[in-house]
Amino acid sequence: MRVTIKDVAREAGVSVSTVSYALNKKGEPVKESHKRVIEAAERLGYVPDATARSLVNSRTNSIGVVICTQKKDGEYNPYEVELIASFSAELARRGNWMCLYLDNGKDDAILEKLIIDAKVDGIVWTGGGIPDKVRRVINVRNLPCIVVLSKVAGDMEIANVQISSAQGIREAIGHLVSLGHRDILDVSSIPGNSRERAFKSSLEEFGIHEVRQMFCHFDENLAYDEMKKLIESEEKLPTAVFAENDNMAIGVMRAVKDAGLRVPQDISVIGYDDIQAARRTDPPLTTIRQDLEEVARLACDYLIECRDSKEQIAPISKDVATRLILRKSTGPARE
Amino acid sequence: MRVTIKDVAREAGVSVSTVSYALNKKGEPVKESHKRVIEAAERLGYVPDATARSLVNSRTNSIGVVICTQKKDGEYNPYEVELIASFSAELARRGNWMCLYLDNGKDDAILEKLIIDAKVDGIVWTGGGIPDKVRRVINVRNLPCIVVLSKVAGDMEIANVQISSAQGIREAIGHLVSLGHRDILDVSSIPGNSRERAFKSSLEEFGIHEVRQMFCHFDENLAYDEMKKLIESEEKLPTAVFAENDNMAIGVMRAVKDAGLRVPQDISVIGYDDIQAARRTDPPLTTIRQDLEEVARLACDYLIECRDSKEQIAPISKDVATRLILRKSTGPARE
DNA sequence: ATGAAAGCGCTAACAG
DNA sequence: CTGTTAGCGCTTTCAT
Repeated sequence: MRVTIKDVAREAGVSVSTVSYALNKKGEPVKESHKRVIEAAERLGYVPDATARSLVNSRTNSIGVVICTQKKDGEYNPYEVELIASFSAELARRGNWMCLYLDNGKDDAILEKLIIDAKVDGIVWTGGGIPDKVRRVINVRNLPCIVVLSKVAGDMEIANVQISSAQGIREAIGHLVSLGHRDILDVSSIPGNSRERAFKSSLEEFGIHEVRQMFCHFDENLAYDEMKKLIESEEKLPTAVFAENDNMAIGVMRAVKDAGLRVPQDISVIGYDDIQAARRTDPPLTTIRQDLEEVARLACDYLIECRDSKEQIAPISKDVATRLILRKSTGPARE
Repeated sequence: MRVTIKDVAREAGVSVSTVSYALNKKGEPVKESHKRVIEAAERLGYVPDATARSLVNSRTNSIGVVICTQKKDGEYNPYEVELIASFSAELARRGNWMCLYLDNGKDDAILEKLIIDAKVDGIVWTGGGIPDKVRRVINVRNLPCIVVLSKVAGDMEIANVQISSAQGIREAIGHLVSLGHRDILDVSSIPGNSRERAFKSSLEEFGIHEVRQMFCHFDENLAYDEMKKLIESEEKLPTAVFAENDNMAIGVMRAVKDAGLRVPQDISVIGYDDIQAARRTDPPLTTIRQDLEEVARLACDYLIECRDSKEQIAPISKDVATRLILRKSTGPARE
């Protein structure tokens, strides 16, 4: 049978409260009795029951992380594993377990049951909207909740941490401009998204008013095809390409190279996301990296403060900066 | 304040035990009082406290998953996210949370604390050895534990699920042989590993006694260099290459193409792992896929049976078959 | 079927 | 510093 605090108390010849006291106050065990307690616990192989502790403390030292995601072409989004790793490390560092659920959006019922059953001190939500039923449980429980990297519109009731793509894109364009580029093509996903808006306003800021764009729906092959078409059209080629994600940047580079042109001597290419493949392209891709460790840190800060503070903590809204990762796919503009 | 079972009892005008009874027995609420209970619970927004339940049931409906991993060149192993997704889905399907910890092997203390604090019904362990301190906690707690995809030697005290690479490799070689290949190069990681052994015994089985090998430490660039060297050496080239992982297969394909040769017309290439990039090579890579969903299913079956059964369940040891994924990088042997 | 009551293992307030 | 005791919220006998 399980060794409980009572067994330790008996073994050490003290009361349970003394055992609890001795084991929790990590102060020097000057007292002879404390030493006895610690020895007894050791001898018996006593391991405190986390559930009982949770019941009395009303905290579980674990945080739920829900990632709404869907395989595309049988693949997960490349940075999701990075996100998972960031949260795992950040939570573990603080002695918390990460309860992870990868939600494919197909079965809200499972998710709802999970959240209801959740013995978690807070929830991190990313990648999609929060279903109403879940939201209700969160409210009833007064469960701290934070949304990170949301693609959906902000929600003032719930804290969130965003990546400020605008700043990173501005930095990227600045990098290109400083290399002499004025004719920069935007390989965009769809019209009107935030990255596209940031691209346009960055150009304005640097005094460039002509905007060239292609829309490729985040699709590598489409970007390849469109870029190939552009090259074959014998239109004047841009000196640089900014792609709104790395996959499209990779497609563009492939098209450029297949046409016998060189990156970056003939055309500079810059991506966004810093996916794994970005390090392996030839030349390695200059790109914009989201600092997911920072996202995890801020989110955990908030959630843990909510848990530990006696007062109600107001929702926060923070931006995390991106970093420009300079590799070899960008260089001076050709003459 | 939190709504408890007492509040519901008061609201419904019954005792707490009746509430518990009515809410847990999902039988038809024929009884008028049961209906009252359910309505009262609904009205008050009652959500049972999972921790209190756990204390009584001594089960938490959550399973710890520890993945020992290390970034290589800043990247995670590509199939780890697949493994995580498989366990997440499998556990959620059964109403369990996955408590995930990505262990970088740098800090056993965190891990030990985590396991001690674990309110989990069982542990899945993968990718590395179990530290003694952790093992001790597992034993004391009598915590069900299963090792999956272990690279280390089996451990009879602990259940495990292995991928039977031998069968998959045999299938791959059979596929090549059926296409007329007799001269097959093994691009191996290091001498003496299980994949290499499987390769050799498969060749024997098909009556091929000559073994050609290169050792490339799972490294794509090394495989590229070695393959290039081989091609330039003007030795007779193999008609097919079996690489012990996809990364090396990709390096080999690159070398072949850079030399002006074609895959698969001049050389067939087959990989192992079915990483994401394998779908995107040109031509798409034929490879061996580990069925991680099956691994997750077996592991969860075992752990949950351990938890739910009153008797002690003996450790199991199971093999999971691999699948040969036929894409376009293999074809008939050249004349 | 229902209610009273005994815990599950632990912490913390209280009194000594 | 130590022991006694009252819960944390729930499930589960055991009577009724």
